[in-house]
Amino acid sequence: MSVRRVRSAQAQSAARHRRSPNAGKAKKNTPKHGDLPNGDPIEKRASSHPRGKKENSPEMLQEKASAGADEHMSRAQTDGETDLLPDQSQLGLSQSPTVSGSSGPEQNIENIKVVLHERELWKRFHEAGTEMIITKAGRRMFPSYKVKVTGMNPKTKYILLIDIVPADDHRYKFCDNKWMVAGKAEPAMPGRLYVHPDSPAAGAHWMRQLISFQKLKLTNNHLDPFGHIILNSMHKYQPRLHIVKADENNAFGSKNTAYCTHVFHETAFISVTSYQNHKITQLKIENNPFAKGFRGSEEGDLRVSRLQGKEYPVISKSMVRQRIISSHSHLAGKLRAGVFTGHPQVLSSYQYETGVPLSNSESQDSVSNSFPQSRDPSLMYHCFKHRDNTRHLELGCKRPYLDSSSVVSEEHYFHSPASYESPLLSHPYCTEASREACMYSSIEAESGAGAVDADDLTNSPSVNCNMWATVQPFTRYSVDGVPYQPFAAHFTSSAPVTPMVSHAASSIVSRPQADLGVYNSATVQRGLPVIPMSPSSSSGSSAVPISRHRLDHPSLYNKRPGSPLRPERHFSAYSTPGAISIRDTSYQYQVGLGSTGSHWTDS
DNA sequence: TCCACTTTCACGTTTGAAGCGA
DNA sequence: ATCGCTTCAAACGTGAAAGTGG
Repeated sequence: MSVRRVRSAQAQSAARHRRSPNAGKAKKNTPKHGDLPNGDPIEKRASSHPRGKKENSPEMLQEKASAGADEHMSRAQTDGETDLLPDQSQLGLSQSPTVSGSSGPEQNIENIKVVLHERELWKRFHEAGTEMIITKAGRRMFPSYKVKVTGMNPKTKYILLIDIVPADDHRYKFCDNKWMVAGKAEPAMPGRLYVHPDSPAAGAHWMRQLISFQKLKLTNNHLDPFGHIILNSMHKYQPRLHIVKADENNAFGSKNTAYCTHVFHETAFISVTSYQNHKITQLKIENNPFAKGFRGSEEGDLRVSRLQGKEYPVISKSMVRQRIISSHSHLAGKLRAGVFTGHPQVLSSYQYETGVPLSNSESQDSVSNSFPQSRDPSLMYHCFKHRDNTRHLELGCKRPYLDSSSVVSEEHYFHSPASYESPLLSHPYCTEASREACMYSSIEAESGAGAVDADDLTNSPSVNCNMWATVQPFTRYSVDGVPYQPFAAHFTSSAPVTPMVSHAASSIVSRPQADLGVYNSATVQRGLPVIPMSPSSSSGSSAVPISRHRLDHPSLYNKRPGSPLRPERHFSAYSTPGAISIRDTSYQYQVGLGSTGSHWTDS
């Protein structure tokens, strides 16, 4: 299987070249767009296209207006939601725990609010059971992940990144027009981070307009050299947005490195190599400009259904639309039965907040509802504060991931062991304009490969990439019997240690504020018990609406002489077996260390 | 060997950035 | 400097074929 994948990857790569004879010609010296029609201004700007959209171009203005409209729309549709759903959460808006009422330049990371753009669209997909295509070459997400951020300190630099973690430890199959658990998940792919190309940038920059991660690509190529986020097909994932303060005085290696995590559960999806759910296909076609060519007649819809060989009534596009509008339709009910809606279950990944994974049996019946809809707050929020003066034990991070070998790190790439817990940061920088995605991944967590003590971590000054909350549910990958070579590459040889800061899975600490749905983390989190290093438990972090953690890990990213925030350029190479040594696979998650008033000084 | 399921790949269409000239 | 046209890479889903595993 693995061999086949490798061969396929190569074949595809070759095919791609065949199909794009001019791909290599130096026609453009800037990264080829690839932007979606509704591309993100910030990301586009990052591409530095001479003729790119201007800040105030119609597209930009529309984008901005759209963002505002979205917010309004959401706000207007908050009625009828469950009590558990804070109004604001329904807006797709989250707020960092408020520790102080400070504002302006003294704003804390806890005050940062994030609004998911096109949340209504996301919800439509979510209701149908979002599927994301993954290919060897990498496929963008649609809807694309875009957010509007407010509450940042205009002058403070932040790094925005996304990671995608397994929502649970199940493998799924689409059967009888619905997703069912098909077994245990395959070993998680090397966790990678997609760092926004603009990172680091001042808060004013981020708040100026929509922040788009549309160039993020998903792949099923375990050996992907492009830094795309690697996923397993037929598995469920949850994207998470991390905002990290990037001031030099607040570098990962320094005291009080703070970051917060925002999770919008409606962005969860099941990765597939071809669409399974006809409804999702239609939604994609209807909403993705690049798929306009498939927007056709009813016949087209019929064809789609027939081709997909699904055993359900053929439903035309218009019918689908109608169903979306009317939930009383019989067919609609049928459709929904197969998609993650209306199920009492909020289990799956979301249940991990308690550290208790869903049992297969449980999920078996409720898989179709694995995308909680009404009971979960629309967003899960985490806010962490890192301190290097604390111990791992204090954090509950039993085992930091270490890179004990001289692994070459690839620029922009960072990979985390199993990425169950977010591999967070290292050098969130993307200096290479040609590279669309800034991916970071932590070293492969070879739980059995070796071990490094926490002390080792702290004693290793040359940490190049620090990962936070990286739990490795599955310890290894293998290719034809050969231990999987993690995408290690992402570490410099000079950075033997890759500390992982446990991303604490915390409990929901507070109710959203009325009408704003703002999560207030002022209420303190209770520490969660140590979460075992299992796929299921690892996903617990995203289950916590709000939490603030103090990470005792020295650094989230390296501070380098001369350029504290700039990592060295590393080009990846697969690490040699055992390059990464993790002594213990069990990681503790710190939950609510009672770090109140965790401020970070703005420089 | 068969079968079901998954993945791959070539294809046509659409979009938008890049390049160039007016 | 701006505008408009052309070119072409990237993105999309489709549909058939190939691959994989039980």
